[in-house]
Amino acid sequence: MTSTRPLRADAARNRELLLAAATDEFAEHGLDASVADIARRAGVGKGTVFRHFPTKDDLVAAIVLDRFDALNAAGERLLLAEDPGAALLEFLTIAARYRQQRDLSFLVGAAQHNADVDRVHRKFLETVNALVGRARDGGAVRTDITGTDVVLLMCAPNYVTSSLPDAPPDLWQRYLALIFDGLRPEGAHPLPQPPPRE
Amino acid sequence: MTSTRPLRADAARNRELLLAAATDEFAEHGLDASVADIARRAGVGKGTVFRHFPTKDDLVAAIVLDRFDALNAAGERLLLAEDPGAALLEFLTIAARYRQQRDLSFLVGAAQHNADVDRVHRKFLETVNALVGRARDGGAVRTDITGTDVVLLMCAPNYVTSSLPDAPPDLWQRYLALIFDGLRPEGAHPLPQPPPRE
Amino acid sequence: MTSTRPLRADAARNRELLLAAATDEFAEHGLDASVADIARRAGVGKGTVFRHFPTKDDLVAAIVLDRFDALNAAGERLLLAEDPGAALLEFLTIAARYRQQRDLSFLVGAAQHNADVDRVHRKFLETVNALVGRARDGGAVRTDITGTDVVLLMCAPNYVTSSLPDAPPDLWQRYLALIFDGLRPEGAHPLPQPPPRE
Amino acid sequence: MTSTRPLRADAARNRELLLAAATDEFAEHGLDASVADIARRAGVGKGTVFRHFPTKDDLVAAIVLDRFDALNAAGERLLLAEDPGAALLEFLTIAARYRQQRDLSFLVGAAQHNADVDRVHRKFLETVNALVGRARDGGAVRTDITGTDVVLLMCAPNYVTSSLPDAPPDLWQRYLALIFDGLRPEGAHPLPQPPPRE
DNA sequence: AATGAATGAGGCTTCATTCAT
DNA sequence: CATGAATGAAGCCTCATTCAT
Repeated sequence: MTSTRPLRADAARNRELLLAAATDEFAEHGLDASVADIARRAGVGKGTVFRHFPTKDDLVAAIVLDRFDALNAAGERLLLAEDPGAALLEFLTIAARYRQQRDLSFLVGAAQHNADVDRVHRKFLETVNALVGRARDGGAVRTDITGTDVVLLMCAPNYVTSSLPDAPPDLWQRYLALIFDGLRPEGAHPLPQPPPRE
Repeated sequence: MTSTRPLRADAARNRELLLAAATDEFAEHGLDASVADIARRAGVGKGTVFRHFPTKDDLVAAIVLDRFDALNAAGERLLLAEDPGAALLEFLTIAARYRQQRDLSFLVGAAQHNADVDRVHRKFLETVNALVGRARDGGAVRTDITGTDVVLLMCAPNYVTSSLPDAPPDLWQRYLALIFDGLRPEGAHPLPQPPPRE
Repeated sequence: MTSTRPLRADAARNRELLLAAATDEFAEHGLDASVADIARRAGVGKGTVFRHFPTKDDLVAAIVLDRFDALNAAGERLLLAEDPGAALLEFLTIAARYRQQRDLSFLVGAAQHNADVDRVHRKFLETVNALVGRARDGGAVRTDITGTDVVLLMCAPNYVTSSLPDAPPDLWQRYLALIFDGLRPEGAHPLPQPPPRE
Repeated sequence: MTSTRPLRADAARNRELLLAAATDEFAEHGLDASVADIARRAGVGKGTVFRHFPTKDDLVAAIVLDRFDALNAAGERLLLAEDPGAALLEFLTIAARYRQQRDLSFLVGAAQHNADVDRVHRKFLETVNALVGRARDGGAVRTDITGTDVVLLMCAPNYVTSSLPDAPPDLWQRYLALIFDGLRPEGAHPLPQPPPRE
C-alpha cells in the first residue's frame, strides 16, 4: 500500500467511508467491533472491506496511520509557534480532542507489525520530542521529562474519563490540565525512576 | 461469596489457582482471554472454571472484588496515618503496585451488573474520598480536586506504561510521581472543567 | 420470510437443502438433533446454517411454518369440496401423509415465541374449525366434537406408529381410520369431559 | 438388578426417592431432565444417583420397569373381571391416569436395550393381548383390531393433550372416550391397512 | 455408603476470511 | 469491481460420568 496507483474515484470514496465507519465502530465497541458491522455502517458489502484492507489488522493500521499523519501535521505546524509551552499544550489538546475516542490502544494490537505504521510512528516520536525539547528549553516544562514521557502520558486524559459512563464530553480537558500542571517546573519533585529509553 | 459454607480444601485451592490464572490471563490478553486458556493455566479442566464461576463475568467480578477488598483494607489503614499527604501517595502507590496489571477496566465489563461488586465499589469511592479529603484539609493537595478525580487518575500510571512493550516493571512509579505533582497546591493553574459529580 | 428480496439461486438451494436435512434430523433424533449434524446432512458448513437461520429455534420455526402453510393451502382447497365428511378425512390424510414425521411437536418448542408461526398457526386453527364445522353440519361427524378436538387428534396416527421401530410406512392410515370412526355419529357414546376452549 | 441382595433400609429409601424425583423431573422437562436436578429434587448428592443407577439410561429403564410392573398387575387383575369390555376400558383408563406424564416415550430411548425392560414389556404385550382378546370375543370391540393396535393407541389420549399448555388435568378422558368409540363394533368401517405383526 | 468437585466431550453461536455470482 | 453466501475455527457453556474426600 506504500505507493500504489491512485484509486478510482468511487473506490477512493469507499475507502474513506470505510475508514470513517471503522473509526466509529471501534470507538463504540472497542477492538471487537465486527467487520460485518463496519461494512453495514459504511453501506458496502463485507467483501469490499477486504478488497480495501486485506485484514482487519490492516484496517486498524490504516486508522492509526491517518491519526498519526494528522497529528504529525499539527505537530510540525506548532513547531513554528512562538510560545513553546503553549504550543505543546495546544498539541496535546488537539490530540485529545481528535474525537475523544476511547484511546489509540488499537496501536498495540496492530501497529507493532506494520511497516507503514512503524514509520509514521517513529516520525511522531520525533515530532513530540521536538515539541517537548523546545518547551523544556523555554522553561515551560520541567527538565527531567522527555518526549517519550509526554507520548506515554498524552492518552491518559481520554483514558481516565473513559471509565465514567456518562462523562461530559469535554471532561478530558480537566485531566489534561492536571497532568500538564505536573509537567511544569514549579513545585516539581524528583522522579523515582528514569525515563524509558527510545 | 455471600456467606456460604467454607469450601472443601481442594476446591478452595482450585479457586485460588483459578483467580490467579485468570488475573494473569486477563492482564496479558485483556478481557478477551479465553476461559480455556485460563483453565489450562490453572491446571484444571474447563468445566471446573464453571463450577466455581458460572459465567465469565462472574470470574471477572470475583477478581475485581478481591482487588477492591484489598484496596479498601489498605485505604482504611492509611486513614489512621499521621501525614495525610503521604498517606494518599502511599495509597496510590499500593494500588498501582498491586501487580501492575494493565488496569482495572474489567470493572466496566462486569462490575455494573454485580451486586457484590457494586457494594464494594461504593465503599472504595468512600475510602478514596476520605483519603483525599484529609490530604486536602492538610494542604497536601490542591483544593480544587475531588476524590472522584483521584479515582479516575489512579489507574493512569499503569495505563501509560502498558503501551510500552518492554517497559521496566517499576516505570509506573515515574508517572505516578508526575501525576501526583500535578495534584499538589504548588504551581496549580485553574482547571477548565468542573469535576464530575459522584 | 416477511417480504424480503428473493435469495440468490445458490442460497435458495441451500435453504431448501437445510430445511430438508433439518426436517429429517428432527424426525430421527427429536428436537435434540444437533445443528452440526443438520449441516453435515445438508452438505454445508455449520456457519451456513446460521446465515439462513440465526437460531436453532428459527430453523424449527421455518419448518413448522412451511408445514402449516402447506396444510392451510390444502385446507382451503378442501373447503370447496362437495362432500364435507370426505373433505375432512382427506385433509387429515394429507396432514398425516406429509412425510410421516414423528409429529409436529416442534411446535411447542418454538412456535410460541415466533410471530410468523403464531399467525399461520391461528390461520390453521380457523381452517380446521371451518372444515369440522362443515362436516358436523353435514352429519358426517358427531355433534359433540370441535375443531380443536380434531386439531389435537390429528397428530395421533403418526404418533402411535412412531413407537414401532419397523412399522410399514403407511401404517398410520390404519389408525387414522380407527380414530375417524370414533368421530362419526354412529355409535357415539357421551363424552366425559367438555372440549378445551380456544 | 435382576436378583441382588436386599438393599439396606436407607439405601432402599433413597432408591424410591430417586425414582419419584426422576419421574417428576422427566415429566416436567422430558428426557432432557438433568441428573443434577434429579439429585437435588431427591435431596441426595449427584454421586448417589450413579451408585443406584450406573447410567442415566438405567434410571429411565427403572422407571419404565416400575410403570410396566404396575400396569401388568392391574391388567392381570382385570382379566378376572366380569365384563370384558368394561375391563379393557378400565385398563386403558388406569394406564392413562398413571400420572398423566407426557407419555412413556422414555421407552424408546432406553427400554430397547435393557433386558429387564424387554422381559416386562413382552409380558405387557401378552396381558393387553389377553384383555383385547376377551373384549373382542365378548363383542365389546370390533373384530378387526388386535392387542398391538390397542397398545399403540393407548398412549394417544395423553399425547394429544400434552400439546395444550394449560389443558385441564382430566382432558385425556375425553380423547380416550373418543378413541374407544372408534374401537367399538357399531358403525365400524373397514380398515385400509393390516395390523402390525407382533 | 454418600457427597459433590472435577472432567471433557459436545452443543450453540460468532466472526474473520474466502470465493462464486 | 462489488456483493454477500459459505466456511470453519474458536468461544462460552452444559451435563453425564468419574473419583477423591
